[in-house]
Amino acid sequence: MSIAKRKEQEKIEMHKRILDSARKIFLEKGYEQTSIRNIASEINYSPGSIYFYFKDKNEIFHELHKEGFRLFLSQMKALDIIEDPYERYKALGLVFIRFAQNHTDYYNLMFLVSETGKSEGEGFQIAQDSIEHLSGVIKQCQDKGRFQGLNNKYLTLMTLSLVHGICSLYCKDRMSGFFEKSSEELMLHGYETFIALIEKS
Amino acid sequence: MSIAKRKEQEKIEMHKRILDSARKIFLEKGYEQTSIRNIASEINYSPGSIYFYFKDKNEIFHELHKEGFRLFLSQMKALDIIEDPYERYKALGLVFIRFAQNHTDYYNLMFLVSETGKSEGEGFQIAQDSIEHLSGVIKQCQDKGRFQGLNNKYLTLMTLSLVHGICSLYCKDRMSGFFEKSSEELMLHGYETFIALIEKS
DNA sequence: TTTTCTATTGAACACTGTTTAATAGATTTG
DNA sequence: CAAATCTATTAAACAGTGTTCAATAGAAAA
Repeated sequence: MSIAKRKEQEKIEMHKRILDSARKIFLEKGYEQTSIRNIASEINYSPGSIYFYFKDKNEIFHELHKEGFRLFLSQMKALDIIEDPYERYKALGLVFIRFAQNHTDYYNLMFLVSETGKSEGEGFQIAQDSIEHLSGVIKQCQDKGRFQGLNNKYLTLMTLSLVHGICSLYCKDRMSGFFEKSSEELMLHGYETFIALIEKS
Repeated sequence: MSIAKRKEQEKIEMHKRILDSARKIFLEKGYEQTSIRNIASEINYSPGSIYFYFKDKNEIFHELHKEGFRLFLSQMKALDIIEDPYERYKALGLVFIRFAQNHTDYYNLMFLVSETGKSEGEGFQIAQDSIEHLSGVIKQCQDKGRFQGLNNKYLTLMTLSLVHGICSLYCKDRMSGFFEKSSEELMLHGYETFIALIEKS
């Protein structure tokens, strides 16, 4: 029994070793520039063996994809201590922006890389959770009288689009050239302009 | 003399033939799934010869990238007939959205594919032109009393972010799963929610 | 006619993701 | 203990990729 357990432990450890190596290279070089051979050689391993632990390159990617969302969701949930839902709503956008700044590579992996696997339920459930969390906060705002006359879903979509748009431009470095200020400042100013707008609603 | 001119004409034609083939495959399959060999075989040509006309794969991509922006800009400029700048502003967002719907592949190529070449002036001048066009329209709105107290640049950035966010979610198919309506409808509803918000400003 | 130039080719190089037969080592079974 | 089985690993192979380059055929210029 304990022999089998040790075996299993070793297997879990190898799984983790591969994932650690993959995370390092994926986040550093992005999806296309990461090769199975690179992941393997980083841990003095043979490329073929990786397929003993993962179905293919995409499965490794998806593991990290989920990892990123777990990290992201935890930062969203950390705002639950804020009592006022509208304050929480505003803070959520900032969490989004800060996440894109501090974990640009994760953000790319999570939102901007197109993998071959489409939006299949399994892997994207956690992404949907994030959206539903945002939707819930907006609902709480509406219950308290905010955003009257605006459809909850569309408002959710709009908020998400705005923040994601800001972060996309940032992550693809499409911001710095067009305005003089630093990209980080611009993100905040763009978001504040949005908040100033929604404030009057 | 006329011999040299004929030669040059043939060279231009070959250049165009390659680009036509590349456009077809790039827009159909995206950047990574398009190979030089595919582009060549489509026109019964040898892969190596492509490098006589283009420096590398990225140069072909950039040619199409610029092509997309020219098409995009022309659709923006078509709105110049609209007298009222605020009406023009609202229509600009719709042009963006419609462009993403009708030319999803161009949109991906132009805004979502990360090429190795960064934001070097040359290729991105035309992208900047689009932003400055938007900024100009917003300025005209402000001159007529709209958007008072809001910084022109930040408002430009925010508008761009919102519309680009909507289009990004659409192009990456991150929309359909989370809400029940069709993605095309959602884009419009999201944008209309934004307009309803800005209307009060 | 010979030389020079121009456009083209196929082969080669160093990569890529993935599959698979062979294998060595440990574990289980007879 | 020996034989059979299972488990994890490997190197080699396959089909694909972007790119380079020596060789070459054909036209133009000398």
